[in-house]
Amino acid sequence: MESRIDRIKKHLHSQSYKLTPQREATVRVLLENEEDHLSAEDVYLLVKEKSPEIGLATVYRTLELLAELKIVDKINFGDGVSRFDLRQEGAAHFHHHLVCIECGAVDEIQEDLLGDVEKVVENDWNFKIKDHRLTFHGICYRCQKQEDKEPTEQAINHT
Amino acid sequence: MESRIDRIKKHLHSQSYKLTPQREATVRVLLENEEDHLSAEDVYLLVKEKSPEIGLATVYRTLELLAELKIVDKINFGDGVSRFDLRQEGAAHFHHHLVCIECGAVDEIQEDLLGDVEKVVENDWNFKIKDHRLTFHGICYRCQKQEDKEPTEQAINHT
DNA sequence: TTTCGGGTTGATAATGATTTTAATTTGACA
DNA sequence: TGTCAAATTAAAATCATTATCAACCCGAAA
Repeated sequence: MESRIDRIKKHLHSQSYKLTPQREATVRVLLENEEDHLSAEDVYLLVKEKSPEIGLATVYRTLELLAELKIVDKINFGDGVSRFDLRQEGAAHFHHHLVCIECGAVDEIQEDLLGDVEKVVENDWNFKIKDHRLTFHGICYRCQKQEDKEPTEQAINHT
Repeated sequence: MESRIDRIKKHLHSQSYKLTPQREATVRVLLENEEDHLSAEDVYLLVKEKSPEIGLATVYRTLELLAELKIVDKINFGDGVSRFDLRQEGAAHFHHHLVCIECGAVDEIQEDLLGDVEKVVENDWNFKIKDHRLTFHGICYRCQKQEDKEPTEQAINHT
């Protein structure tokens, strides 16, 4: 964990940015909530618990900076807010997401499923891919189980 | 073209909505700019050219309605605005996008590239897919040609 | 024909996320 | 120690989007 912070620190330094206490607090929150998909506001509230003097604008600026350096990815699931997601270290590509339309849960797929598809796109469309975003919308395994037990109104209407 | 409007009209009627003149004007703008990815504001300005009395709120409401009925898809490329894209008639899935990080152009891929990937996700993650979003970020063929001729600063630094 | 009611609209106010501003603080370095 | 640029804060500003509400349209019932 510490080493991860250190590497991020070096990454910042290499672009002549500093890891200020505020930035460190923000990064720590991201590390401690790696499986969540926090909005800027979420991050702000969590950072505030440990460093109450931090300002919302600073959190926004830090997240923006981290996104520029590709330390985090800024994602958008269609609710009005941007969410921020740490990249796996050394990951060539951004991971994928499963968004449940029933319960809103967001699961991650770290595996790269797009290797073949990207080859097709690069060849057939002559497009040099730098990154991608892949999100599936559907029903997660938890809600599927739920529906088996106590069918919801929608589930009944589907038949 | 007219028949397309008619089908959309029927689609609306089937859910007991009307194709009011304002809604029709909005749909026409979408049809006439099918390859663009217009924001609500863009649509508003274009509709206003022919129907100056239309209100911004009405355009927003209409786009929202069309999105609900799956006539358009609401997409988000990470700039602050939602964009609206007509679905291909009868398309089971949403088409994909190529966003150029040099010039900002957005191209579409109508072909479904995700058939195999979706099978994997449904089986391995037990996730029932209803829809997807796939966007590639990279350099479009136009900008690649450009770089060959007159290399930009970035292009030089890449070497 | 008149009245009623629901759906629709347009102008405007309100909201909520994000960005900018201006003043202040910090920290490295001369 | 003094200086300067970067970073920070709180507050104001901005921008996209949504909610409000009075007015309107139009078909059905009286």
